[in-house]
Amino acid sequence: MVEYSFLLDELKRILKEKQLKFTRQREQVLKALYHNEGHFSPEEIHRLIQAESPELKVGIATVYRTLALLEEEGLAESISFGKAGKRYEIGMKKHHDHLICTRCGKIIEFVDEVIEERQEAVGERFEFTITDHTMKILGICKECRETMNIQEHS
Amino acid sequence: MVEYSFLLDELKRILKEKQLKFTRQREQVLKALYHNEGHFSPEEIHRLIQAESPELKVGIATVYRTLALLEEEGLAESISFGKAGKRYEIGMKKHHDHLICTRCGKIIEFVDEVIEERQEAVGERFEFTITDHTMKILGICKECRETMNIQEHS
DNA sequence: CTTGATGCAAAATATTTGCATGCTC
DNA sequence: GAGCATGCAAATATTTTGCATCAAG
Repeated sequence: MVEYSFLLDELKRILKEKQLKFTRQREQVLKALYHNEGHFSPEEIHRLIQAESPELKVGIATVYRTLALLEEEGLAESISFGKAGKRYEIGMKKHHDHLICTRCGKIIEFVDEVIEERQEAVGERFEFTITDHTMKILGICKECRETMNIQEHS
Repeated sequence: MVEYSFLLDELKRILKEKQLKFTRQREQVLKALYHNEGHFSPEEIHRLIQAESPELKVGIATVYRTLALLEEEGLAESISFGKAGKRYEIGMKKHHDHLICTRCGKIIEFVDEVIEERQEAVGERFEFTITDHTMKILGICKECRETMNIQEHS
């Protein structure tokens, strides 16, 4: 996993490059994504920031604006499925894909090298310049499967 | 590609099984998804139905309710990315994944057998009962790449 | 200081829900 | 006929935007 300080420097570098400003709010959004394992909705991130930095006022609009910025610059990534809506996580982790339990919402990250390689091939086949990809496998996780068995005995 | 009549029978079968009713509205949503190549937002589907069957009143709420039903039963699938929001397409096509051009929004469908196989392996590795999966490769399509070159000469 | 960023509230969207009425079965 | 489905409108939820003000560079 990347160091937080690296991401912070990246953010500063990007902002400088685009002549944008480094603000406490932008830093807080990045930090919230980094310091909390998981995949959050904009609203959850908003709440996280308020919990971590009660002294700092952060509007929900700023959270949206910042997430869009971070995603555009690759510092954050979004994933969405079913009713859960759009959720963000820190980008620039080691690349990975997701297993999502449709019952409890649990998200497991994984990487499969063979799949990674094949994607490149697909891009070439369609003369597509790949910038990113995501793969989601939906199903029922081990724990839920067990729970279901118990419940269905009744 | 599956026959429309097969999908229609499937829908009828499922509805009967769940003691739900087969209505013109439900049929229209399925038909709109089937007879229009593409990936539509609920609102677009609503418009398509109104265009195809002006005599039938269909509320947007019904479209949402029906799409949720179809998705739950596997007759429709949804995909979402970036600003485009949630889009639906007919399910039970031959399975495929998506290449999405982030510039023009074009969606290309593809299948790669190796990738398909590896997914099973991943499921087993995490003791996950796979019910579905989606893979999106984002990038710039051939046409956009060419257009960009031209424009950037200026 | 200059210019972009922010909070706030309002606006625009998107989605869901309650309920009287209409249609399947 | 009984009960689910529908349309409609209202209620929610989600995102975006305008603008006066604030703060980074």
